[in-house]
Amino acid sequence: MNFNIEDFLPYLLNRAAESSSASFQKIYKTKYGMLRTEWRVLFHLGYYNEMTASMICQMADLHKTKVSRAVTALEEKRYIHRLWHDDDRRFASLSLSAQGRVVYDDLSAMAAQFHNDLMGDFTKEEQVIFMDCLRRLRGKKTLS
Amino acid sequence: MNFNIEDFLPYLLNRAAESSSASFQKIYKTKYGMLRTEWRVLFHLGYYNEMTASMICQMADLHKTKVSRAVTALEEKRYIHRLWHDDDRRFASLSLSAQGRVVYDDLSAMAAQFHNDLMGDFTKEEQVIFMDCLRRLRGKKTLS
DNA sequence: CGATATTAGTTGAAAATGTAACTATCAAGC
DNA sequence: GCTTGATAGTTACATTTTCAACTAATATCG
Repeated sequence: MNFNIEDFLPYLLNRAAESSSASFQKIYKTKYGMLRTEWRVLFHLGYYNEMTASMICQMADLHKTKVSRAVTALEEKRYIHRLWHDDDRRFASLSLSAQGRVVYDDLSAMAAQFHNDLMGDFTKEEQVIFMDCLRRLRGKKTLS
Repeated sequence: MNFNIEDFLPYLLNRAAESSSASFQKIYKTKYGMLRTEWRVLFHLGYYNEMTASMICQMADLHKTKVSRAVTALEEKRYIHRLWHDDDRRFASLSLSAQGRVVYDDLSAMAAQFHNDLMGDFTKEEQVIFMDCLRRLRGKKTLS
């Protein structure tokens, strides 16, 4: 049960996550003035086209207050539209504006490039196993 | 260059990191009232016995203000001692108090258990490749 | 129909973080 | 020794996040 600090998985994962996010974060921050949560909401909308805030909460594992504030901020930047449902007026459909689509296209292209750069260090086999492990961990919610 | 949202590495890493940290975080938070930064500082001191704040900054990749505040908080909880150097009075050696050592022993044993539970889902081969990929990513600082 | 419970989303206050400016100490060059 | 520049660490302030309480709309059950 000897505890090896450098290999403690949550710690190692957090550091790898921070390290891999750092340079991409600069891009959406300086170029478009977005926070990480805003970028997350934006790319969900860009990818899935139309979602409610609570769908984003679920899919992106974000708290509703975070999403609510990100949506407000993106609306103020005119990157998204919000359309309240007529049949159930608690819901709003969120979708990208034309301008938001331009931003999404730009950032997602860079993201893909960025992703490939990061993965490029690994062999094909490593990539498959690595991604698989990450997906399995992401799913785990609790233990013991 | 098609951008696949679920597999975007920084996003996937962040979610796996969050997911893997969540339940352990509850332990040090509820049992000992510590923040994540405090836990990081604590386990560095438990593991390396004696460090200055700036050594912790470097090793743990934490900003000096975060460490400064964590050190203050840990000192208030009587988990660590701070000893200012006589030869260079800008430095202070940080080390665990007896009480801090008890806390560290408790938490690091749980951490090891926790780590093993998480890794237990993977085959030996997956474990090796997965950890190796994470270590290599952690090292990367910037690109392009 | 009316009371109660849920659900979607917002808001306000407190806690935590990030940034930059600060103090204090030491080092180097003259 | 004195100026200038670095380094260790702290503090102040603005931004972000978290938590709990809130509004408003719908659903459920008598």
